Amino acid sequence: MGSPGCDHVGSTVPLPLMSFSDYSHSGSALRAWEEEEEDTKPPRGLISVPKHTAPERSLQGVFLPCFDMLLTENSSWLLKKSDAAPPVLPCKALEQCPVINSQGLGLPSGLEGQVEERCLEQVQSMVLGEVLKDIETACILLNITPDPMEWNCGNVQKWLLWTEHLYRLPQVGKVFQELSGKDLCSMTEEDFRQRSMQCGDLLYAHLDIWRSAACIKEPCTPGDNRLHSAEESWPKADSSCSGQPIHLWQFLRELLLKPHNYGHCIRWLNKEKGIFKIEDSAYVSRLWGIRKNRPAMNYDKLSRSIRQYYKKGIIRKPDVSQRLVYQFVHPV
DNA sequence: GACTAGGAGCCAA
DNA sequence: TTGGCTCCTAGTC
Repeated sequence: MGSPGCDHVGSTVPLPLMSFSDYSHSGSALRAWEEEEEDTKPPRGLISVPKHTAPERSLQGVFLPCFDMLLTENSSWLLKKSDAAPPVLPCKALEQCPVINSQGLGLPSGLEGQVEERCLEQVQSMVLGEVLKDIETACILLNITPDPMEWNCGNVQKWLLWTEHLYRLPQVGKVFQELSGKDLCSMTEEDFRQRSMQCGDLLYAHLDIWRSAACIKEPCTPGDNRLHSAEESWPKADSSCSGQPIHLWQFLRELLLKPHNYGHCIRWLNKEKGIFKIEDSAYVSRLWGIRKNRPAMNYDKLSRSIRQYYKKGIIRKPDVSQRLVYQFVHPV
């Protein structure tokens, strides 16, 4: 956050496309999670909108049509949305949009229209990519598959817990107890509301995003090429989404293989030799704690587990020992 | 204070 | 049995 275009005053409304995205890329989802008690200020990653737009409008009414529009070739959604509510876009997308940044350039109207159209296409593609990346991140953290239809009851509870924290909702896990992903997907919006008056519609909408994303992964109509960029950004299947228990060394390697998302907390010093450095020990251990459902995980414990790998010949300290630096014995 | 190293007990799969 | 969590002490930076 912090870009000039994203300064807003008023109440904070968590808008899913925005919040999910910003959370994962700034690496602040967990920080926001842990800072939950602290804030009187808007949490990082959540865009604030002027007060008058928030209470009257159901959240689902705001972002679901936006997401649906992303799946069509109609790029006018952004303009339509701007009439009714602030556009739900990552700040990054706004900053990079030539049209939005070209105010006052005085382009001829025809050319302006073309540029605008191209810009909107770019924004659509970027937003969609961000949404898919966010889902990928959530999958890694929660160790669930991206397709809600495949979730068991435990997965559903994890997803609910994550969503509660993300949007600061009251605890709703109990009212959705013993429901599988299939059950959840078969429920109507009204069913959601009946179970939770307060946030049923938001949960329904959020689930809808995940379902739509899963649909994108497996395009419904053959030859439909409008979502190529989204498919390209979809992660390859790995242990993070297979439902299999994961080993710590695998988890670390997964983080290392996604420098875009986790480079700020763990990175290669020498990839060929398998030497890596944990830049943010607290953050990495918290990620591991979430992954293993161990809220009390800390670096003390994580490093103890790493040291167990010394004997097994999986990880060791490099020849020149440095703090927070380890080496895979068998580099990738 | 944060990190490193390793012993030991416990638990779940 | 194995992998990992937890608690512990001791030493180093």
